[in-house]
This record gives sequence, C-alpha cells and structure tokens, in this order.
Amino acid sequence: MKYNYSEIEQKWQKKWEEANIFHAETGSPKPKYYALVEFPYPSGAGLHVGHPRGYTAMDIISRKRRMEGYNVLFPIGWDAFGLPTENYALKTGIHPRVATDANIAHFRQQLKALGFSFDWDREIDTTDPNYYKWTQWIFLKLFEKGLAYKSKALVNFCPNCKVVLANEESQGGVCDRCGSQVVQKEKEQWMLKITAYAQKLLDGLDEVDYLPRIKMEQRNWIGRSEGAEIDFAISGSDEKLRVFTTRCDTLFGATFMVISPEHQFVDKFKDRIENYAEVEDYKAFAAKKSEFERKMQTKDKTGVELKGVKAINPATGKEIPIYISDYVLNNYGTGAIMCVPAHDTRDWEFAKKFGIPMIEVISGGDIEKEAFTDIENGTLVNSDFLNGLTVKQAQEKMFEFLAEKNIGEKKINYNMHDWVYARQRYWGEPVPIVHCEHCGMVPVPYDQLPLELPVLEQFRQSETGESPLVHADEWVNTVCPKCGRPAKRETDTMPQWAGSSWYFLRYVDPHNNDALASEEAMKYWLPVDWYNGGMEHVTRHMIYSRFWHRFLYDIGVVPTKEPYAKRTAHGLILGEDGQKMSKSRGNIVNPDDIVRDYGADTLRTYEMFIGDFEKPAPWSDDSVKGCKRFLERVYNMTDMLIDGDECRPDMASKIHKTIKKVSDDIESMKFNTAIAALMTLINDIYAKGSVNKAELSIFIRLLCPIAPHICEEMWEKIGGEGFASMAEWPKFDADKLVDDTIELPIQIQGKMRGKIIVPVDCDEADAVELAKKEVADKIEGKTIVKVIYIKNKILNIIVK
RNA sequence: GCCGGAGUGGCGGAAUAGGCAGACGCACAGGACUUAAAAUCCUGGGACCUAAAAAUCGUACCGGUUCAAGUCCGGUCUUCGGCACCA
Repeated sequence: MKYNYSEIEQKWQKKWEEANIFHAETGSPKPKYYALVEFPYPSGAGLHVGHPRGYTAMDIISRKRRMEGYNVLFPIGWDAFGLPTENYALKTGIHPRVATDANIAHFRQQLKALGFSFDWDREIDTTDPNYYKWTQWIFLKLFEKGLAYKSKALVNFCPNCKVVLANEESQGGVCDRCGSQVVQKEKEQWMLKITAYAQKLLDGLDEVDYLPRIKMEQRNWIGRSEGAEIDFAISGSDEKLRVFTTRCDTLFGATFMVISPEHQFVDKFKDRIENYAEVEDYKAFAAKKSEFERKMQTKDKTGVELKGVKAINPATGKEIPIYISDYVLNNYGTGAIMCVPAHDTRDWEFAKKFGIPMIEVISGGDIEKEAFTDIENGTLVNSDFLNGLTVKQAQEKMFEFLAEKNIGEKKINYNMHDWVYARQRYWGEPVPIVHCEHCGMVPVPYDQLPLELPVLEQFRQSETGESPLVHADEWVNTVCPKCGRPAKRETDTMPQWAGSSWYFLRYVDPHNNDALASEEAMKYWLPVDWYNGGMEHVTRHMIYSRFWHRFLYDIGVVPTKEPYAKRTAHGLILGEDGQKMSKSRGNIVNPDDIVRDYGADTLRTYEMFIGDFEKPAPWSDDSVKGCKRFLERVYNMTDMLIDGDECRPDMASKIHKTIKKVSDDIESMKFNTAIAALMTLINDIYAKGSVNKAELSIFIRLLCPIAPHICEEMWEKIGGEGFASMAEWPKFDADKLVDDTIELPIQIQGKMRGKIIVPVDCDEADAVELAKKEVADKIEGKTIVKVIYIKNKILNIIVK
C-alpha cells in the first residue's frame, strides 16, 4: 500500500484538533509537566527549518510525557514586537499591525502543518494590548521599587541619518542604511537595575539543571570578580581617589593611577590641573571614538597626565602621577584604577609608552620583557611587610592593613551592566510614564493599563533620533495623573526583550484580566520543567527573564525563585554548503517545500536524525530521502502483519532492548541514536519477513512522538484503542534484555584474534578452553603466561 | 588575552566507570525484479598488500600509563563558541 503522507497528515491534524487532545487542564490530578520552547518572532520570511529542530525535540518530550500519564502544558505564541516589522512598514507603508497579523497567520498554519502538539487555546501575542498590559504592569512594579530609572547611556547614533540604531543595525560600527560611521551619543535612557540582582542570578544557577555550558556562559556574562576598593590620598588636599583592584597584594608596585575620561575627578581639580586644555581635548577625542574604534585599539594606549595633581600610594607613602585614559571604563568599578605596570599587561603597555617606572613586587618573571601576571607562582618582594608571602597570603595581609588604616575594604564587582531598557521606535510597548513639569515622572495608574500604542501613519524617528511616537500629538499630550495639569507621555518604547521576559507566566493562565496569571495556575504549573531553545538566547533573554522572575518572586507575585528548572539548547541547522543559511548565500531551505514533497513526519524525523542535537548540522536533501524511505518501510510493515498477543521469543530481546534505548535516548536528547535503534529493529523485522500485532504495537508507540501522523494511521489499522498519541508508553522487561549466549572477543597480546560463542556468565575455565581451540594456530608452540578474562566482555591471552 | 567545546571512512555521525573502532543513514558498487528505467528488495565496503587469505597500519600530531587507549595522563597543532582595555 502506498504511503500517502499528505492525506494521512491532514487527516490526523484535523482529528487531533476536533478532539482537542493536547489541551492542558489546570488543576488536573495527573502529575503536571510544563515543556517550553522559545516562541518565534513572526517574520515576513515565514518559518525557518531551524525552528522545527527545537520544536520537534520538545514536541517529542511532550508527547512522550503524555503517553507516560502526565498532564502536559506545551504552549506557543508570538514574540511579535520588533524592528524588522517596523522597517518593513517604513519600506512598504503597510502598518506593523497588519503585517504582524498576516505573519502570525502564516506561522500558525506552518506550525500546525508540522503536527506539533501545542495547546492552541493558550496562544499568546506580545503585541496584544491584553498581553502588554501586564508587561507594562511589571515595568511599573520595577519603577515603584526603584529598579527602573532614567539615566544617561551611550547609544549608537548615525549622524547622517540622524537616527538611533540598535546594535544589530550598526554591526562593525557602520550604519546599516547609509554606511557612515556610527558614533556613541549620550542620551537619557530608561534603564533597569539588573546589577542589583547579579548575585541572586549567580546563586540561582546552583538550583537549576542547565547544560554546563549554559551555566558557564551565564556566569561569564555576569562576570563576578572579587577584590578590594582602596583610597588614594591626593597631595595637598583632603580629597581621595578610590580605586577597585583584584590585586591588592601588588599595592607596593603601584607607580601611577589612571581615571576614565568621564571621571568627575577632572572637574573637581579643574583649577589645579596645569594642562587643563590638553585634558579637555583628550576627553573630546575619547568621546568621539566609537565603540568599534575603542575595541580596535586594544594595544595602542593613549592618555594624558593630569599635571599639578599627585596621588599618594598608601603603602609606600610616595607621590605618584595620575593619568586620564580611555582604557579605563567609567561604568566598571570606581572608574579609576591603581596601576602596577610590572604585573598587569595593560598597565605595562601604558607605562612603556609614557616612560613610567616599574617596581617588581612579585618575583618569578622578567618584567623588562612583559608583565608578570601569574598569581599561582611567585613570591612578594619589595613590599615591606608582605615580603616572602604568596599572592594569596599577601592579599589576606593587605585586607588587614586596609582595615587598620581605614582606607579600603573587600569589594565584589560584576561585569554585567544595567539593562538599557528603551528604544526610540514605534513597534514596541509604550513605557507607561507621564512627564509632568510639577510632579516629575509619574506612573500611569494601574487601572489605566494597558496604555495602548496609538495608531500612526508614519514611523520615522525625529531628526534628533526621538521615537516616532513624538508625532502622535493627541497621544503625547495628556494630563498628569497626579496633579491634573497638562503633561507629556514618555515616547520611548520598550525593547524586544520585554515581552519575552515573562511570557511563560502568561501561558499558565492566558486569558486572565485581573492578574498576569492566577495564583492557582502559577502554583500548579510553575516552574517550567524543561525549556529548550537556541544558544544565542542563553545570555540576554534568559538572564533578563530570570531577573524579572526573581523580582516578581521577591515582591510575592510568583511562587518560585527560578522560572526554568531545566534548560537545554539545540545547534543551528546550516545550509548544504556548511554555511549559516542566509538569503545572500542562497542556501535557505524552506520547510514548506519539505512538507509538500516528503511530509511533516519525514521532516521531523530527519531533523532529529541529522546529527548530535546540541551541535550545528548541515542540511542534506539526500538524507531527507533516507528518512522518507525509513517511514515507507515502517508503513509497509502492515503488509507483513500476523497475529500475536506477545512478542515472539526470538524478537523479544531485540524489542525490549529497543524500548530501553529509545526511552533513554529521548530523555538525554540523543534523538539520532533513538531513531537509529528503530531503524535497526525494522531491519531485523524485514529480515524476518513478518511482524506480529504485539510487536508492531510497541514499534508504533516508540516512533509516535517522533513521527506522530504515520503512527496514528497505523495504530488505527491495527485496531489500537483511541489515539496512539495517548496510548501508554511501552515498558521494557529487564529479564528480556539478556540473551542466552554472547559472542566473546578473543585477544592475544591485546590484539583481536577471533570470537567464540559462549553462554552468558560463562566460567573462565570453559571460555579459555574454547578460546584455545579457536586460536590454536596462533598460540601453537607458545606458553600462556597470563589470561585476562572480563565476564561477558573480553578474553585476552598473553603468550610468550 | 581569559573561559569552554570539538578534531573518528567519500559525507552526516555511532561507540568513553578503558574491553570487537566505524552502529544507523547518505552517497557508491554489485545482484534480484523489469522489455527498459525508476521504485523496491538483497549483498558489499577504513587503508594497504592480495587471486584470496593472513599480516600490517588506522580515531588531528608527539610522547606516556596499561594485558588492553578514540576513551586516561603530559605536551603540540587546528577549529568552533562565549566573554573581553572588566582593573
């Protein structure tokens, strides 16, 4: 019989929908399971073949869980605010709302065609006012607690287009549209104080089950470093200059200091700085540099000495010069550093260039050639009371010294910066704040949420880079919620990360009008049991959403500290040329074509069989055909069907081993070997020429999560009860996993020389007897000096 | 620079509490079926030397531990990813 995938797939998708079997019921007595995938950005290009990789994987997990008796929540929605849609609107004049609705409709149809077992009753859309009402609500809570604030921050600005650009629009320091150099411009921006949660985000990682590399990347991103803050007195003044250092042990070697170009110290000592004009020039020079240029010049240090002002090294009591240089960042530590050229590479380069003396305080290197930065080896020298100590010991001693003199203490710093939480764009959530001349920044009252995005005809930013919303006069001009006098609305919108920072909460109770979700639903479903997505979202999206979730926990809104109990990540699907798929390379594969030509089950099977799930894998049209062939062989098993309520004795061991292998492999996301095991089993069945009903029933259920449509069809054919998707997951019988006899490899001097058939758990003596016969010609005339026998594994004979 | 992966046939990839390297699939070759082709089914296969077998060599490279190493240890190279003038 012909495998008519198209007919079968449509038939079962319709049946699933009519029976609504994938609906998740809050409060069901069954154990709950919350499986989550990253919701897509509904772009105009439609679904990418990369989407089904992660989606199929979690669909397999969800379907297996249902078969294991869980109440499964597997939801989907749309992360629909964002730049590409707005840019499309600018180009075509089609309103983002219209484009978004069309794109969502397209994506929905594509996802349905792939047979994912989503609960479509819980579909959400971040651009729906009923959704972003709660995004705004969370923002107001953050504002209330002082975690949302306005501050000057650097933005990418194109001086030619007079537009603020997102990072992805200014790659390589060049404007995406006109190609001119992007400059860093200071602008008042909304910021979220995520740094206040740095330690909590770090500690939370100990409680969750993420892949090790994911935890590593998050720790790296947070970037905790332990050190000390130390005050340096300024000669002839009561003022102090405070620095952060991780190497307080090298204090005796600090021969100069450097402050960032933006440091307020310059203003404070304006009158004493003899070369003030030169310093001002340097500040202007540094401000002009783009982020890109600053990164380019990591080797060549620039800077200017602040003449007429000296600091005093608190350890040596000696005067040292102060420089201003852009290799010191204003937004890390205190914006000022003590410089130990003998033991820090950057300080070394700076000192060499400016002819500043070096003092070796850790022996073990050659500081004429390069800075000696090894902290494991080396002994303190030229350091008075620290001499002879190791770095670790010296640090402890130094902390005591700082405390005694009251000039510093231990301090922990984080590389992570506060989150720039504003875009000068139209297609995003409006920030629900009103600016009043009398009352300052006033939050929009909660009962006036959602603050809806006004319908605009025109989406260009203003000449100065303000949001297009400044053109919406009627919307911008409002009254102050506090004093009732005329006031203006905030025109910046939220970044794309906003809606995705809490969407998993909304799924548990998506139609709630009184809360982001009911307590009952959150208590039942949270945390997310398993979250899979791309590696590219492991830092920003995940850190942002963990931050919001932890904040909501702290104010008593959500019941768990961490949102995601487990997180895995899939690799990219590359083009057939091994390169990342892109329009310009012309190596894009459209999933619609594959579904049309081979079927959804084949696409699903192929994407799971393509290779190691966690690694990138190149697409191969030929391999797709191989998977189609496999499913045809599966389908044709109905022609070899015979009666039987139990696995036949000669098949039992093979089948039960496959049950175990497939069950285990799915749990560890080794989908490729799970499918390989099913292929091996079907080869055995073909070799035998027949399959009985019991055997086929097991096979169908094992394959069902991976290729559900064909399995439903066959389940119906063999008279299975209900849906295969809801049938019981097969269990293996441990007794049936072992065979009566095994093939035992024989080695001589550790080299493979033959095989013998022996009973399981065969005695050493019996095995050796048999082995001697098998390899008689090879040991003839030699003496056996030693025999290594590992039961059921190997027999190694050592001869002389 | 720092941190973390990864290097296995023509290709995608299997196999690590050390125990038959190359499962499974693709591509390829041969056979069956067919007037023929496609499809399907069956068979074959790391390299080298062969009529065939045996032997030898083979998991990036060099060395080590062991009866036995893709797997462990020391070093080197290549490559991918993350962070990055972070003091």
